Amino acid sequence: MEKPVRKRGRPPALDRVVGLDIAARLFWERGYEGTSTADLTKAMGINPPTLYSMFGSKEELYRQALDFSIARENSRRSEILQSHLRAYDALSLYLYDIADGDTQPDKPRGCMVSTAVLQHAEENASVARMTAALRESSMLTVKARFDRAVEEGELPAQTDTDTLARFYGAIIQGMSAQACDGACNVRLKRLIDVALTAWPGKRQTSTGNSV
Amino acid sequence: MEKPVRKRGRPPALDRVVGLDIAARLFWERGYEGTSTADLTKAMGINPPTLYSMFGSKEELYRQALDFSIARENSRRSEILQSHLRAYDALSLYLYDIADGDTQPDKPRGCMVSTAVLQHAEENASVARMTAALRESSMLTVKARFDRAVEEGELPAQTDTDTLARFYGAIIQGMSAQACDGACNVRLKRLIDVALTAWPGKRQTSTGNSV
DNA sequence: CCATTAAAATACCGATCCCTATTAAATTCG
DNA sequence: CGAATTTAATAGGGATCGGTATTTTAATGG
Repeated sequence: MEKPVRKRGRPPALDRVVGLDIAARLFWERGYEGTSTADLTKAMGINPPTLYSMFGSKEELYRQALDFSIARENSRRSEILQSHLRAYDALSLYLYDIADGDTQPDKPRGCMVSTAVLQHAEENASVARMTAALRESSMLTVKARFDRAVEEGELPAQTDTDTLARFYGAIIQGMSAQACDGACNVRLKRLIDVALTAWPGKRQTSTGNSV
Repeated sequence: MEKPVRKRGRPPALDRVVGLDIAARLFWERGYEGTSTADLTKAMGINPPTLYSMFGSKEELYRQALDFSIARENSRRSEILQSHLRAYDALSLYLYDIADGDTQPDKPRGCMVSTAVLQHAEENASVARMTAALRESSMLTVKARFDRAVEEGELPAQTDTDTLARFYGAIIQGMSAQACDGACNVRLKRLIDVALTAWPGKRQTSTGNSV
C-alpha cells in the first residue's frame, strides 16, 4: 500500500527489524541481565541515544525483541499444533521442532523463553513476570490442543490435560537447559522419545527405543 | 578434637557457615549475575574487605556457597538413590524430594543448581561451566543407579540408561523452572507422576492419574 | 600495661551500569 | 540556495559494579 516514499529528515541508519534481530540474539545468548546496553549498541553499530529513541529502554527493547522472535517461531509451531494431525503426532512434531530450535548451528543454544530470567535481581521482577507469562501462555496453547483431543476422543475423557501440558512444558524447559549445557540435537530427540511414551495409552518399548 | 580455644586477635564477627548460608540463599533467589557484592555484604552485616578476606572473590564465594548447599542436600538424596529400594521407588522418592526442595515455604523457589547460570555474559563463562558440571554430575549419579537396575534385572538389558537419566534430568530442570514461575508442590508432584509412567515397562493409567 | 596478633571498618578505586541533554549531520520542501 | 524536519553523534551524569590500600578495633601473651 504505502509506497516507500522518502520522508523529510535524515534517514535512519539502522532498520528497526535488523535491530530487533540483533538484540534478540544477544539477549538469547547472554540473558537479560547478562546483556548490557553497551553490548547492544555496539552490536547494532549505533550510539546510545539512537537505541533509546528507537526502543525506549533496555526493558522495552527486550519486550520487543521477544515479541519479534516469538512472532517468527510461533506461526510455524501453532500451525503444527492446529493442523489436522492427531494430537500425539502434532505434539511429536512440535517437540522435535523445538529441539531443532534449541540446537541451531549458528544461533545461541537453548530457547530464548523457556529458561530465561528465572533467577533475577528484584529490580528486574517485571521482566521476569513477562517471560513467565509467555511460558504459561505456550503451555496453555498445548493444553488447549489436548482438550480438543479429549473432545475428539483421542484422549480419555478423564485426562488431566493441564498436568499433561505442564509435563511436556517441563520437557521443553529441560531441553532448553540441556541445550545451553551443550546437548546435541540427537540427544534432545532421544529425550523426546522417552517423554512421548508418557502419552496416555501408549505402551513403552523397553525404552531401549528401537535398538 | 580441637577445643574451642580462643585465638589471639580480634574474634570474627561472622561465622563462616552463616555467611555461606546467607550467600547461598541470595544467589539462589537472584542468580549469580543478579546478586551484587553489596547485596551480599549487606545481608551478612559485614563490609566488603571482610567478605573478600573470608571468601576471596564473588566467584569463589559462589563456588563455596554451592558446595556448601549441595553437601547439605546431597547426603539425603544420595541415600535415597543408594538405598535398598528398587530403582523405580528410589527414583520416585528422589524426584518427590526435589519437588519439595523446589517449593519450600520460606526459601527461594526452584533449585539452586538445575536452572542456574544458563544464559550469561561471557565474562561469567567459568561460573556457568561449573554449574553445568554439577548438573551433569547429578545426572550421571542417576544413570549409575539405572545401570545398577539393569544389572539387577529390574530394567531390561538394552535400556538406554543415559537417555533415561537425562529425561528425568529434564523433568528436574523443568520442575525448577516452573517452581520459579510459581508452581506449587502438588502441581510438581502431578508432573512427576506423569514422568514416572515413562519408566520402562510401566503401563499408564489414562493419565487421569487416580481420578 | 604494652606488644603482638587477627580481624573489621573506613574510604575509596577505576570500570561499567542505564540513560540523556545537547549538538551536529542528512535529508526534503519552497 | 535556505528553512524545516528528522535522525545520529558527542559527551557526559549519577549510580552501582567488583575489589582494595589503609587504618582502627578487639582480643591474647608477657
